[in-house]
Amino acid sequence: MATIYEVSKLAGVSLATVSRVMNNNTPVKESTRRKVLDAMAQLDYRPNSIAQSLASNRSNSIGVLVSELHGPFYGAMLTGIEAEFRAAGKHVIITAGHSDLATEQDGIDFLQSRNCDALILHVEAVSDDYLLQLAAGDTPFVLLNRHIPAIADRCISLNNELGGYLATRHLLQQGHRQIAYIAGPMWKTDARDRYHGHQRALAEYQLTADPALFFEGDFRETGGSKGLESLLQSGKTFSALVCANDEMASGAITAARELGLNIPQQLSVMGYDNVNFAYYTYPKLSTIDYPISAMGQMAARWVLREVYQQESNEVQQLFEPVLISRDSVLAAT
Amino acid sequence: MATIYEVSKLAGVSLATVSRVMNNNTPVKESTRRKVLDAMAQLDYRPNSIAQSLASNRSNSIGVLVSELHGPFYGAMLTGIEAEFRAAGKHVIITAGHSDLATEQDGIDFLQSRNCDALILHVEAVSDDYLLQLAAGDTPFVLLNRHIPAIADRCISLNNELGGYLATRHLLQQGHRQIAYIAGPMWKTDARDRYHGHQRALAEYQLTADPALFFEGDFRETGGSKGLESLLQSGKTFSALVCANDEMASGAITAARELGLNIPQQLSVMGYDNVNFAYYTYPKLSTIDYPISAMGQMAARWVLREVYQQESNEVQQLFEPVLISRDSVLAAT
DNA sequence: GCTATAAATGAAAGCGCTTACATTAATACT
DNA sequence: AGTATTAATGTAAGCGCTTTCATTTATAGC
Repeated sequence: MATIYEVSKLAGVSLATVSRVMNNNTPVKESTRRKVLDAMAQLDYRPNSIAQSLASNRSNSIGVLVSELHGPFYGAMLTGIEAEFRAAGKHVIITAGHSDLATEQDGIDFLQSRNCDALILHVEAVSDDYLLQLAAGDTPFVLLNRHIPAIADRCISLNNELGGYLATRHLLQQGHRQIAYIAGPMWKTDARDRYHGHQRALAEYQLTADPALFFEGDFRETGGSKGLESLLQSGKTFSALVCANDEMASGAITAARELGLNIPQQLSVMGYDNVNFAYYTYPKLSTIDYPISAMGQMAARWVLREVYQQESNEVQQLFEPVLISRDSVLAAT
Repeated sequence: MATIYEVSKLAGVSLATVSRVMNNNTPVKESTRRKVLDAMAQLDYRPNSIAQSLASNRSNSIGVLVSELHGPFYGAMLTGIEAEFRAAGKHVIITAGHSDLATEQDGIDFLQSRNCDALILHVEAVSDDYLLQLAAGDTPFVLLNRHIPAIADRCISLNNELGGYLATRHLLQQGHRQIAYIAGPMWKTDARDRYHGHQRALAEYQLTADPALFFEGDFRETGGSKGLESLLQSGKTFSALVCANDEMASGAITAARELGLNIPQQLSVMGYDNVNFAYYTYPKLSTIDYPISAMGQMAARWVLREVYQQESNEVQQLFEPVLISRDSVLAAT
């Protein structure tokens, strides 16, 4: 594989001139440029981006750390990020932290060691302190789906509390008063915030959350189906169910059907996130829209503006959830 | 940020000795090793993996090129790959080719330029010739979901034709004789192979595929719903529908319901892939199991064995599809 | 104690590129 | 034609590590 040495020899110019042609950042006479480009083509020269990165302390790539690689939520997030960077001629290096402290730290170390120009971090386990320390370092980063006031300028987030509020308020407005709740893992901030919103909506109707109508799920379908079974065994009746994400809602609906419950006649169900298949469940799922793909796109634009000085990129940092009313909620009788 | 120079100075040893301690590949006296490790800890030394890669022509990472970052199929594939490497202490660099020729080539170039020790390629647009040329180069790679006889030892694939055959044969065994088909994009090999299997099953029952009962979809939900609408408008009656993947099956089922068709009483539906939510559709989707997560895991093991000499890894290269019979297929009346 | 051998460690030269500063060539003005 | 200025290009020294070959130190045997 040809190197810059061979190109410079064949073109009859210096290494610096070849480098100038590659990077196109300082003037090179047109005839000289032509000689260099011809030599590159003839040798099928491919710049070694490892050497470029060492020499320049740049890598022209962005590290992305997400919690998982599967699931519609992460798929949409990654797609939003990657599409924006692909249009800008950048590459992303993706790794997963699995909501585990050591794995998240290892992932960040890995991305930093690859000399990423910036990081987009969807992390849940590392502490605010850890991220503040990271912010004091040299690697620019933007947080997705997390808000830390001390570094608010680097956060792209959604008002999860408001989303939790809107979900439950919708059921209350439809006349439901006995509302069960299947939460995400409550050590996760967004799971807690959604539940707080649920509680706030209930309080507006002089209601309090009944612990017997609460189940802590895992954001997976099985969490939803197990959650519904557990709630039904509580002996308490409820006419509506809020699930803290669409995957658990989908699981709950399937379990309900197996138990002979008619959705939404006998049980109204709300989801959260508005992932792609929410439209294809039966009945079509009422949910809270969480524009994660757009948020991923904004994180990418933040990087393009802050790190690559592409000033035309406007960045929205705080997103609002929106009620999506479909067929899985019916007025209480 | 401390470099190997500062570590060697603080420890009072040479650069080579520090490097030997880092790589632990040649003998270092225990007392010397202790001095170096203490100096590293005191300086909070982090090796620069860019410099390591340039000097050693290794990167300790594997490049993964997939068609998409979203969707349950790709999520499962990536998860299978990443989990195996994470257990082995390796990192993956993931990029997407979007089934586009230029983007796939660019992605391969990107991963090669990052000095990946090996590549795992799920590519659809680049030609067999291109891959044969790549195989002649220096970068080891394994193909996922593609079989090229000349490099069969580097291919992990599924017998898609058999899967297409099993899907349609199941319906034929249930008495269906008028079977519609919603294909994937027919320029894709797996889409064609699945259809060929469909045709082979029909031929065993002295039937031929009716062009009016064929719709070329896009492997997306919308492809399924549009496909069903189109097929119904053909005027031809059919009692069963094969969709070339679960996402289109899910879309078709939703469209059927909107059109007042009862699944499976009035229309049996088969999917393909057995992605996670196939269990949660209503009715639960009969499908063909495509163990893409296990295949991803095998691709990872291939790399561990071939590139990192971890001989304990056994690698299965050819996978067989399996019929998963759930509730969306009923015997013909 | 001397000699031969083995172990441990150091010196130095890259790996492939970037870039600051120096040099040369080209151009403009008098 | 000479001089000053500007443009273009070359030289050389890293960037942070690895690794080959040389040197030094340690050990064993006589």
